[in-house]
Amino acid sequence: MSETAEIEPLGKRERTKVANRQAILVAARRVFAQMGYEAASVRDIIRGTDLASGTFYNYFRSKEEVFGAIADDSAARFKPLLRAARERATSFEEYLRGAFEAYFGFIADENELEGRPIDERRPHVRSDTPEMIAVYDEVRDGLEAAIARGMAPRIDADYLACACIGIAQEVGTAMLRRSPPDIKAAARFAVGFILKGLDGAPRKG
Amino acid sequence: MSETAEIEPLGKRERTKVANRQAILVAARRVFAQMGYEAASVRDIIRGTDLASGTFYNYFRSKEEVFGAIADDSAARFKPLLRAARERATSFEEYLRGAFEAYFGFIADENELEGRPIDERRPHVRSDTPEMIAVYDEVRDGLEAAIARGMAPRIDADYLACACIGIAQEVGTAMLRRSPPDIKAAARFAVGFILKGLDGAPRKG
Amino acid sequence: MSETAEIEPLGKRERTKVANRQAILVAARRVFAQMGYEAASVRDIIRGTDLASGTFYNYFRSKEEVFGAIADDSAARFKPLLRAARERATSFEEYLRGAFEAYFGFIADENELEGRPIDERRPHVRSDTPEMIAVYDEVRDGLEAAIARGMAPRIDADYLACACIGIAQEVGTAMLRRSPPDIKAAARFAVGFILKGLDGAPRKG
Amino acid sequence: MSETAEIEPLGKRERTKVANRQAILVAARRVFAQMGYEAASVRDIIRGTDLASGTFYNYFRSKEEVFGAIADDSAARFKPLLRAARERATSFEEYLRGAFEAYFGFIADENELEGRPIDERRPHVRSDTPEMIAVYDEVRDGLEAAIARGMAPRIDADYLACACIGIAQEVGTAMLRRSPPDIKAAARFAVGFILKGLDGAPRKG
DNA sequence: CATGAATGAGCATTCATTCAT
DNA sequence: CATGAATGAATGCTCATTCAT
Repeated sequence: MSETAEIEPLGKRERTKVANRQAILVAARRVFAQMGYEAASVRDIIRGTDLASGTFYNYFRSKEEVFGAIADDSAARFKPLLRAARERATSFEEYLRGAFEAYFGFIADENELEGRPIDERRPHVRSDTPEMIAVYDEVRDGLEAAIARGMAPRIDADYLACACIGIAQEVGTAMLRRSPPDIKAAARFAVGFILKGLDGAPRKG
Repeated sequence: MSETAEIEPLGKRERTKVANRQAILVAARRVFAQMGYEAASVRDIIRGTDLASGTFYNYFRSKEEVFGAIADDSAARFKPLLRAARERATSFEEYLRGAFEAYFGFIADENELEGRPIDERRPHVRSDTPEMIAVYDEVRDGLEAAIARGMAPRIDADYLACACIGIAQEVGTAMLRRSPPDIKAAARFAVGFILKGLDGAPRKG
Repeated sequence: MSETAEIEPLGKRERTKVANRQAILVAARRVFAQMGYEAASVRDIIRGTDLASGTFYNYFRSKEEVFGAIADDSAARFKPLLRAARERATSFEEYLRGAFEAYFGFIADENELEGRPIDERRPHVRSDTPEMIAVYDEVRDGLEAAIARGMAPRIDADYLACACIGIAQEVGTAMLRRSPPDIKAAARFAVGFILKGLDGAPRKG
Repeated sequence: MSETAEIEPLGKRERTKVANRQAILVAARRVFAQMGYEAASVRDIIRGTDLASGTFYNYFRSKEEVFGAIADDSAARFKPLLRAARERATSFEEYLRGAFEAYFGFIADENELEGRPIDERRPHVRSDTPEMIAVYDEVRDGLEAAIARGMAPRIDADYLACACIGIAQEVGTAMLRRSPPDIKAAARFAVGFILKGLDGAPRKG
């Protein structure tokens, strides 16, 4: 019908549709963050909105699908940051620092939004966050490119990417536990550690 | 969902309390490994034994509690290995290598026991494995001791422990994906990486 | 459940009220035939048209009402056939034969149109088909008239009508199971059986 | 456990188990009779007992399964009656009369138990009742045996069985509408009609 | 203690129906 | 009138947990 332009103002219907979809996504993001993907139920998600239960299914077919949508959304928002860091960088170190600052900044932002402290009683469970998933390929690509261009030593890129992911994940989580989270410091630690290991990691304090 | 199947029951055993408790723990470990902590239900666990459903509650109050018990058990089995590595070590590097070899060997063993490939379709979820939890304090202690004794540089021990955990977790998982898993090589990578970073990590091949 | 599928929508048509009404009726007839009255949902019906769900309620208040409309429609199409048979007939036997041929021909036609073999797994359920309902009164009337005019013996017309209905229904269904359905033969059987019972029923083959 | 004998009194557990199962069956029979198989929900059935919803699934896996159990039960109770009629009979006519009296008596009994008048508003739906299913084979067998032994003319046994089923069903239903239902009269009508058709059917009144 | 049936809350999902556009 | 999103009741089913035996 209104395929003509994206400029014409949305009718009320279209507006609430977009708003509802967004409301579900926001609620889902929060719920996943708070209870974990597996523990979360579709009902938990809609309970986080003011929509009726059936309405969920007008927008998504299942919990999996919302997760996918969140992942896509996060990826769409995060990947440009990563790419920008890559383009800005004139050295591997700069690239790394840019990537980690982007990632730590990103999760700090999201943490502020979703924020509520997870129920810590239950066994801690980490699902690959959407941005994590989004970032993995980027990281591997970046590393392999760096290795290929001689910017990084020729080591097992798979293990290396895994190690970086692990560091990003765990140090990122640790960073969020501190308040206020110091993004730059965390990135400095990670980069120093990755590049030089213990020997080169910035001294504390 | 809970159509785990192919779990052969464990034989009536002696029916002593300790045997029942053990049966539940073994079944739970397998079930958690196969379906993931969240997806697993108490029913799935008892279905993996030849006990009645009510009996479960004579031993544990909930799924969480079994998980805790497994963690304790793993810790009880794993910590000595770690301590041994610590005592054997004459340098920080040796200590690290011993610790990683112990950990990678441990998860390789457990992987063999529980082994069946988890349903890989759902969003990947990693819970802190019991041994991971068990190991965290040990690692931090070890690191802080090393730092205190001047064996390691004075850097943020919390971030460092987190980074090590992250590396252990991710590289460990990556190692299990390869067959056969090469424990020594994985440990070599991890230790080299931690000590010297990219510069010092062992070259591939 | 309602994964009816393979129902090709009917083309937007002219969008006159009568066309919409007809589209719903046609879709409903097909859906009822394919999934059975109870299993069919209003949604299944509108999915079989290119109308919006709300539009259904501009024409019918409920599934029951469509069913009634179909019955009326079938009756409107079938009754003339019956009446014609009645008028053509010069004897009760001719009347009966005409009626059964009309009925068997009618269901053979409809069967061809809606045709797809219903899901045969579930307990077999027969609802009074619309035409069956339509025909009941006609049959009773016809029989009572025949009796009154001395063309048929004075027996319990209610039971007799029921018996005829039952025969028509069951033999009709059996006929449709054979391919190709032999309308004349089925009618011959029914009429012979009704008139003379076993003794007079036409010999097989 | 107590596989030893059927004589030893059932423990309380066994007794309530049997009682519950029976309660579900009774409720299901009534519900199916009142709302029809398709329209009935598992919840309708358990609502007809004083059991909790989950309890249903300790006894049956689905509505289909209860239906099957009812069918088996009805068959188990009805078939002997049919067989007795067959054995008592010294002629085909006697056989038929015995069979119809058994059937009409059976449905009259059940009707008394389940009795409540079906919601007549909805389109009338007849599922093959369990006894109907049970009876079909018996009837066909009986007819084919009769034909083989020369007791009945050699006509299309399939159509014939269908016709008898149809008559039994419809005349049976009609009989139940009258009060009190006259089993013998209905059977007399059916048998006379089947054997001699209209000519031989007993005159009314 | 072991047992396993009973319980009822909870979940995913579908549905008939309404009503703002 | 047509539309199709919103609604919330209802359904089949599973689950953790209790408790009489």
